[in-house]
Amino acid sequence: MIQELKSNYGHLFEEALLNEINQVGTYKEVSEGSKLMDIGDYIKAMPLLVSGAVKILREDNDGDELLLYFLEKGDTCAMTLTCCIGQTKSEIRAIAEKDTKLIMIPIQKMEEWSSKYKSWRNFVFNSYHNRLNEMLETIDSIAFLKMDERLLKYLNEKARVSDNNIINNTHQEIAYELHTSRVVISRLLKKLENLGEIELHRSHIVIKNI
Amino acid sequence: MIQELKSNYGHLFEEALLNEINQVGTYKEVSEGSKLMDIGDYIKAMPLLVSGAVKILREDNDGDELLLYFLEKGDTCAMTLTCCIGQTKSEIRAIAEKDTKLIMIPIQKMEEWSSKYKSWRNFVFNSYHNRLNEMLETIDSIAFLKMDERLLKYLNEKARVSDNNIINNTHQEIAYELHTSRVVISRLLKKLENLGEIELHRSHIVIKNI
DNA sequence: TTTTGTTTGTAACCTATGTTACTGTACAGA
DNA sequence: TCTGTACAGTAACATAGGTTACAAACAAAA
Repeated sequence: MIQELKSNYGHLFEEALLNEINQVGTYKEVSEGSKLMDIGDYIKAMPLLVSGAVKILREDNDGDELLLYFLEKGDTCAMTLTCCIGQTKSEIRAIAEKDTKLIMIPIQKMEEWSSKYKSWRNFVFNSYHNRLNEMLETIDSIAFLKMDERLLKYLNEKARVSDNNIINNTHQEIAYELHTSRVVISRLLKKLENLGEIELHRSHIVIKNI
Repeated sequence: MIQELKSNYGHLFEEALLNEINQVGTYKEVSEGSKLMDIGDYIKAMPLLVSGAVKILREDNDGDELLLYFLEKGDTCAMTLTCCIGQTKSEIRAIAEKDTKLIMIPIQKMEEWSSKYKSWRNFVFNSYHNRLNEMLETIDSIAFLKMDERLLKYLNEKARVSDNNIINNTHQEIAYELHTSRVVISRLLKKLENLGEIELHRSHIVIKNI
């Protein structure tokens, strides 16, 4: 583990902290689509992402979903941090967007390291910072953008995260994450195809001009 | 200042920290409607709210606004915290919702106190926690609720913050904060009045059943 | 090959919300 | 008292997006 740890967090954390993480952290590999956490779960550990990507979703009372943002290499889940303090339940759902490697840290260490290591403190603050900004981005999208703009942004985001220009999702899946209906997505995708922005295929979409 | 400080933050901070705050903090009173911070501003100090309320707004490229949430007694601005670390510009606008008293802390103290005082650390973490949750609430509202539900929620929130059941706003002002148009708000307000939920007057609204 | 379920395309329709335009009325200042 | 402006009510219309329904294309299984 120490190898992957160093290459991803070596520039952030001092030697002593890296060693502590190596001792108490547990290495974990999850495959695409597996659920890392659900709404209402109690949190026992916080994840440090080593590779891959995780999507964070919100759900309303009717079970309708909405994609909030992605976690990527070097990220941690600010919602988890938040829950560690208050010992509250998770407000969000986390699902591996692709095969993902992570290191799980027992939450008891949070507080201890916060006083002991300045680098840890900064990391935590930075994570909050990043998450707040991503939430703002999300709010901007749903409040200020029309569905076609949101869709295009979503596709580009997906492409960026998965590191290629092919989106392996059905229209139905996209509709869930944007909290709209399949017909609407099909309609707008077709429009984007006619504009030459994308190519539609069964169960996958190719993004052009990237 | 020490008096107001103790009564609001005495249960959170230890004696030594309270004294430091008292020494380096500057007391400030602002009246309703005054702008505390705008988008693009550089942040030089972080505010601790002693009394009153501050509304936090987001703006899109066309200058259209959206209310994010309110800060109240005992709150601080997580966006400010966020900016302190990155030395970045403000992403939001802050306007006094009513006459407000606050203590301004120079941002240099942030880092120093974070390592020195556990209570300060917890306060900062807690602020992030609260703000993230409020952002989630905001996202829920704009993503999952219809405009009439959002409006009712907004009115109740306003009433709660201003501590009485009269909203002193024009339809136009409400429309700005919910990012819609005056006509839509007038229409929905009239509907709410017919349902017996509110009473409409010129430049103010009375909330019943509270 | 046939069958079955999944995915997509599309039409037709509905509703919430946004837009424009015009009215009357309350209020403030001249 | 008169007048201009801000505020609110409302109608008429435009549009984005949500809904229902159905057919065609495709893929996997039998």
